[in-house]
Amino acid sequence: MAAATIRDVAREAGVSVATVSRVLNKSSQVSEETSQKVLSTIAALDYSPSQTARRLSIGRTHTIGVLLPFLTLPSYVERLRGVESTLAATEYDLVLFSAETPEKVDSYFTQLSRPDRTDGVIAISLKPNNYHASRYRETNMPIVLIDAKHPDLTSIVVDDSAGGYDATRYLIGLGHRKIAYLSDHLENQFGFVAMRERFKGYRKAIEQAGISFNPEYHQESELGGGGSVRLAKKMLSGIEPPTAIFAASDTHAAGVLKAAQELGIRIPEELSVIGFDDIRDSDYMDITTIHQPLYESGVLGVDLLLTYLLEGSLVENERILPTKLVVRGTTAPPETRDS
Amino acid sequence: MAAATIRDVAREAGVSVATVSRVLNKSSQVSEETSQKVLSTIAALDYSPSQTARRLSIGRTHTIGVLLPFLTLPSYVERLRGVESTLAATEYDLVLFSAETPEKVDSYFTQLSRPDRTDGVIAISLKPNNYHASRYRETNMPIVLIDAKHPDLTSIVVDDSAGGYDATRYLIGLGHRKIAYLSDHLENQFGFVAMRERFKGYRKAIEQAGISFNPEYHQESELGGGGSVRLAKKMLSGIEPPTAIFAASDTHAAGVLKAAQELGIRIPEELSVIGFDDIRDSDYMDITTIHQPLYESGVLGVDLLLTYLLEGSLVENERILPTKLVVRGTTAPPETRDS
DNA sequence: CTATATAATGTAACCGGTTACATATTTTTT
DNA sequence: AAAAAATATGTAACCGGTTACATTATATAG
Repeated sequence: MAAATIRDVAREAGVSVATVSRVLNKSSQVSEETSQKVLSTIAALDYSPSQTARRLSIGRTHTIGVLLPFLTLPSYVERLRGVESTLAATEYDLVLFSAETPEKVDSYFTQLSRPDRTDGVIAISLKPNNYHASRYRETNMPIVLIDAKHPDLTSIVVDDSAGGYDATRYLIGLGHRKIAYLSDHLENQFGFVAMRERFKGYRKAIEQAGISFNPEYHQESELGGGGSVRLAKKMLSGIEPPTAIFAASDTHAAGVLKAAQELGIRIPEELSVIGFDDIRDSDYMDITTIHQPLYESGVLGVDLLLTYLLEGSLVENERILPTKLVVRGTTAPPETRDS
Repeated sequence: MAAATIRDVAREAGVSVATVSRVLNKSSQVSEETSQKVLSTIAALDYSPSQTARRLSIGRTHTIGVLLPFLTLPSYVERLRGVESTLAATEYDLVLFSAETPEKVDSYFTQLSRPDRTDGVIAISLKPNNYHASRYRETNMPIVLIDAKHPDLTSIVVDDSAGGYDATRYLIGLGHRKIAYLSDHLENQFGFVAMRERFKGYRKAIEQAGISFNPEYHQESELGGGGSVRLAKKMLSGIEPPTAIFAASDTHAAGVLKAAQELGIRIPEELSVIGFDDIRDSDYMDITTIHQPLYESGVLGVDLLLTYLLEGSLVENERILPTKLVVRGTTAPPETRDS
């Protein structure tokens, strides 16, 4: 049988559709008696209101679009988890848009700026261009960027440069001088800037310590964990291998550990490794890293968006979340030659 | 300004709303001339049709609900990726429901059986009970289970028992006799059965080889990677440590490798490790494992669902996908005492 | 050249909710 | 006890699309 509609319920309960609707929305005054009658009819007919009709009528979609890169990196997933769990507690549905190519990113950013699909947008690790930003302003579509920023849009970021600086300072503090930086390609078609910022922090720290930058100590591998093993091996087999490697993500750090193991290099005695992100695996892999609040950034993003949706005004423009050094087992002072 | 509606376009273009709608849906015959006129008006007004209104009118939501456990395991994410990328090529939106607790699972299964939210459901690694199954039948809501099965619903699974058997057979073939099995808790509140099935395969293989089951060689840790390190350490520090460990997932296998490293046990010389799943990380971690088509299971799930949506009839009831042994660097014959 | 099929377009009902406004009923005020 | 206020409920328009059916214009057949 076809699903019951509000009119079926009204007829069956002997009231008007308006009354049923009022009961449904627990709005204004409906007598206890009528309310009970309606409720029991609803149960009897196994009626559930059409979300679609409701949305059309209300004028809102009750949907939040979440836009992110292809789910390959643990850090994206962790942010998504924060977004999801926060949204789950609300009446909003989470519609997922994953963009594998820059063209897709562009297309999704444009599509989601229209009010016909979503009430608001969360973009993770993806940077809108100026055209997009102006569209969101024009159409009045609220959007919050996580791990990306644009001067005209609400953004949640961490200070990657400071994080990179801290990581490097820590290695220097342990006594390291030969410190390498291993990352993704700093220039990429998605406009990811985190790893470039971390690199800036790295350079600032070594230069402050009077260490001159050695291009041999900076290598870029393709995105993901695979290439970093190869790269690290190459780096560690050089004439003058580094005594410490700052990997721009924990995934890269894991690749470095793997490379070290294959080469029989002991960690942390012969090589210190520090990562970035503090993804779940880092804990049991015992990787020293720079923690950033991944899950929390998702929670905060949704909070800001919902506040806007509720109050119609954006509270803040840019929120910088703190990073924190987490010391685990992959870092130690360098071995002295004559030990 | 408020967004333009189809009536604005009609008025502006000097045609009826029906004609605009026809142009929009490239349906039936509209003269080339009119079509152009409408199209240019649409562009001029930056009009885009309300999905909500369209859905109400059409009677379908153009939405697929995807229900899965909390996104903590790489294997869930990988399946979701398959689902997402397949759905992205269609007109369907993906609405994500992530269930952290058994109560949530129950609630979502029930909610999604109603036609007011979605046109179809994909459930990943979550088992509906008989009540749910009968609801889906009654409401005629199509659902495809991935990595879970129910006799009355379309299911996509792998033969976990066979996979476990193959993994164990392989270790036996290498000459191992002291083979341990490390997994999550075999009984759990979500009703996950994969690891129990793999255990069955394990037992069958060792018993066939005339090896009696040693309870010391079977340990269960809490879900996720953390506990497996501790467990593996305990196991490897016993009186008569195993020469090979079959870890019920690659994440567990990584934990075992970590434990071995901390104990100074060489892999694969002193200990063979085989995992299950063949997640992305396994490749660069060089873990021997049983491959199962994770991404592909997501693709197939959506394909089956869409076929049903299109043709109204379900083609098959249960599809068993193959597993395959992938030999990498963590397995080798056991060292002979006197070598 | 009329009859008939075909193409192009318009009119209006419909999808299933919400809600402003009107109306009927009950309670409170004076 | 009549007037005013508050409460409970109903009527019908509206949200913005789609589409069956009607109508008009044009092409084809006999």
